[in-house]
Amino acid sequence: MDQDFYCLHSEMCKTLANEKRQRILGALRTSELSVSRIVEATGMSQANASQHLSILRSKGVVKARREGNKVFYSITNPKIIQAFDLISEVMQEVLADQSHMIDDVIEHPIDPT
Amino acid sequence: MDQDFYCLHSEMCKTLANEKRQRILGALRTSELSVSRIVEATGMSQANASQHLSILRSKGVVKARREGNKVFYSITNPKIIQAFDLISEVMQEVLADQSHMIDDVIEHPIDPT
DNA sequence: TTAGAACATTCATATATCCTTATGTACCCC
DNA sequence: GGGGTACATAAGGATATATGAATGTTCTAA
Repeated sequence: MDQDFYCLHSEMCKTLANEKRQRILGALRTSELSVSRIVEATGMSQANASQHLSILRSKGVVKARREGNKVFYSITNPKIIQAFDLISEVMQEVLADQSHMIDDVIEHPIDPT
Repeated sequence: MDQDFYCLHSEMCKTLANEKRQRILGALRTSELSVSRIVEATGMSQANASQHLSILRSKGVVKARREGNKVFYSITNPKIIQAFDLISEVMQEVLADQSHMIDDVIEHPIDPT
């Protein structure tokens, strides 16, 4: 495994690992949207949305297209959606496992002696 | 989409979005390992490895099993490896696209007028 | 029960990230 | 050109994250 690999990999993850940026990607998963639409869909401030879009763009996750007054953003690579969904599955399975573990503890309390 | 969904999702991503933790997951992808083996494989300090393992464990990404003196860690869900690899692919494709874009700029410089 | 190995935790500090406010730039229409 | 809309960027202070050093804990073996 290449020296920089984990660093690059974690950079990509870090880009995706933010609630606001996830909301943006969630909004963009079906179609491209203008910034003002993204602001509407996500409920964040315009400045904040632009900042996150700038980060996503600089990491190659989304691309921008100007059309007159507006700028339309879209996801560059459909695998980003796949990765997003796969992590959703992992998250749900992990949560399910954790609640089973809690059930076990409730039904079979750990003896502290 | 649930209110907390993006928050949970970004929490999971944040857990994965760290170079050291990625190294640990990379070391664990084929088999479980004791902490000392993980320390060897990743080159980080014992305390730091324990700290990151604690984070991974608290988020349900890895699980621990004590055997006498040692504690063996393993990845809880094989989909975590899938997600890891998928993000690798995304990363490589994004990097490839970016270098094409740089080529384009070199071959067809943007006219500043 | 003491020594030592393997691992976990705490604390303090450095660094990075995030968001708000304010300001700047690009485009359209009159 | 002037004004308005859409978007981008900069500066700042608040919050979160990462790391090393020091200290605890758990187990084994003698």
